[in-house]
Amino acid sequence: MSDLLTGLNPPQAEAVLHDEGPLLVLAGAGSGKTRVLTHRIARLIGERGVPPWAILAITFTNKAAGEMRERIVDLVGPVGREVWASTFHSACVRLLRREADAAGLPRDFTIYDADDQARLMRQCLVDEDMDPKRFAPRAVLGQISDAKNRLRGPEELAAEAGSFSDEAVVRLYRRYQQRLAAAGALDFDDLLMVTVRMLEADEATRNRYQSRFQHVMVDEYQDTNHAQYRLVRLLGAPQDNVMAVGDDDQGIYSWRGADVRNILDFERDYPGAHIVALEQNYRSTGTILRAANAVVALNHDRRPKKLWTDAGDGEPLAVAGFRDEHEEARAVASEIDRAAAEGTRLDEIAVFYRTNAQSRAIEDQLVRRRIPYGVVGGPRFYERAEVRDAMAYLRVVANPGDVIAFTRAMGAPKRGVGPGAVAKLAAFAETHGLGIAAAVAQADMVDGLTAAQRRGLAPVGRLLADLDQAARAGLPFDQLVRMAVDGSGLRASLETEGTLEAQGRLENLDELISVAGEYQASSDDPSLQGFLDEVALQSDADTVDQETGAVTLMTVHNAKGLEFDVVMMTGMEEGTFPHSRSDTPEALEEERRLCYVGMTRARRRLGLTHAETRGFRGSREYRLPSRFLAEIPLSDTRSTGRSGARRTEAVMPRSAPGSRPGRQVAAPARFDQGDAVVHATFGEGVVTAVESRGSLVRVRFADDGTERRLMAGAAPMRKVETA
DNA sequence: ATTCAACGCTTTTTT
DNA sequence: AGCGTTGAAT
Repeated sequence: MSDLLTGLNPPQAEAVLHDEGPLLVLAGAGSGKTRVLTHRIARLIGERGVPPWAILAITFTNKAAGEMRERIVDLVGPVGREVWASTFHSACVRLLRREADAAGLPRDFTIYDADDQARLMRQCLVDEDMDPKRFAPRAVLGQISDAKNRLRGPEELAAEAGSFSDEAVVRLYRRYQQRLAAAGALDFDDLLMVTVRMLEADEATRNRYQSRFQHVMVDEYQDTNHAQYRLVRLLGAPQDNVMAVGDDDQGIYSWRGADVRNILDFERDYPGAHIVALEQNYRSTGTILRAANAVVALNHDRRPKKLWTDAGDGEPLAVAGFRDEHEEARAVASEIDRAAAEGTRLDEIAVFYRTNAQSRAIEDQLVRRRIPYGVVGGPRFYERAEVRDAMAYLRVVANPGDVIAFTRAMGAPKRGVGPGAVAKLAAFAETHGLGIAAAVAQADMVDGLTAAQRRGLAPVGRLLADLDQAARAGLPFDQLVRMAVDGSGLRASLETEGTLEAQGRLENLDELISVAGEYQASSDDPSLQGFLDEVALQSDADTVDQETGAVTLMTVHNAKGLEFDVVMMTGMEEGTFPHSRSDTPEALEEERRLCYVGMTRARRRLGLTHAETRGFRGSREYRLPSRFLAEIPLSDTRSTGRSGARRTEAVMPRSAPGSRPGRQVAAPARFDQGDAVVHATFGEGVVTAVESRGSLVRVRFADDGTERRLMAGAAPMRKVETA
């Protein structure tokens, strides 16, 4: 009991001791919020008699949920397992599977991920006879996602629609929902929206869950979107025992609908809310903290706060500039060797970058130096084509209506059955009231198929039937996956290929079989549906394993919630970080928060690197040091290599809060199409195009005939003749 | 009708 | 650089 409070500072204890009513915990980076969360839950269970299953604790990743559950079990014993600790999405799936009837869903509904969504949307564009050039599937899906995050269905969106293209999106939205429903599928955003709608519409179900969940707790509250906010309100009512934990300085997901206002307006939404601020940092050195604070303090849309530590200053931040990303990567590798030689474990070292593509140069060097590393993100295991191909067979078995999975399965391996043949099968299924999988078994009856296609389809029909039977008979999942891999001919076709790449794919398929076996062994209640759900809701962050003995590479976004002794932030350049697409004041503030998140992951040592040129989409671009480097107090840094903070300041004036990115600062020389130019490295050339309002120019060089994109303001290039 | 080869464009971040 | 779409070959 009192041991639940040992070692806690006064505000932490205050939060842990809070019993009933809304509670907002403003938890600065490294201030021990997870401890507060778990200890409070333990206290509610152990001392206040709250049943564990009456507590809903929402975390940002499945992994965080699992860790929280473990810590609660450590504190209160095995009953702690009964706490509903999960992500928003997992909690919604759990609810929806249980209440499928109330939600108006088929019990075996499928979850569509980004790839499935894009394929489905492409079909919708065809339906609506629209040009995928003009309406990029991803862009349309983005708008639909925004709408869903705001709980707007097609009709509500129609009411908001103004322009012609808005109306097009509404039509596509409507069609998209129809196709989803026909496939018995929900996309990620539906999981939230449908849950909210069900709870709002069905009083009995709502009452049941409201009385069940006596306490609702949400971590990373600054990153909740409107649908999530509604869900918390609904489940928290009427007692409003809602605990929100978060930090407005760490809101980095506004692009996916997160609204920092949720945390800023908590007191308004929950009158009488008790507020606790955790401002003592237990993680980083004074220098790291001071530097991170200095950067984020330039934002004006934030709650003022004063994070502090009683740890010493530690070492200065290392800021270093390099010629290009390869030299940068070499330095990063050397730095890792140095830290390791000093006794730092490799799994206490992390390298961050803004975009996934940047990992490549670093990986190359680490491989060369034989430094073990792991990459979080990038091409995910479950998103690899061959893995999706194999999974498609299981998905069809779980939900015969899933057209997307069906189309995929038909095309992999190649058996001469493409979209045309699938459409015929679908039409046949439709007119005969069959599932599309059943239609395959009767491919002989389908008009318009070639003899080769009939021959190809017959075994697939048998395979699907066999898989279905095996699944019903309770065959273990690894066997099931093996059946799909072998029976479909996926394995055979890769073996025939015989290339190194095919070899890798085969390994991935074997890996999938063993993952399925692990699921079988570790799940309380294994089911095909459960396996598919887990695969769909798996995130990159869930795969972070900090005890691997390897260096970790990841994007700054993925670093949220983690900490390392040594952190290196690479690519600290204008256009890279802050990213060139973040060109509004709001977006820039988010970049700054992202920078803050990255910096505050470091416990002892923080290095920041930048390169003067960076290979980008095939060509080479010039990069100025990031403004964020100039925002760090000079006295806290030690600069080496080309440039560093000192030079940054010379090039760029300190930016005021909310100022625009530095592209204006450098007053780009004006180039027009047709101008003849001379470049220090590439020689003479002609401007072929001007982009981005004049800050980028394309130049075709006479020496090697190549065309390069250059930053007008930064490239060592002058005009020799006006067009 | 499917598959293969070249062309052109680009998502930054992800549950 | 890689992907997906487009146009030509099977």
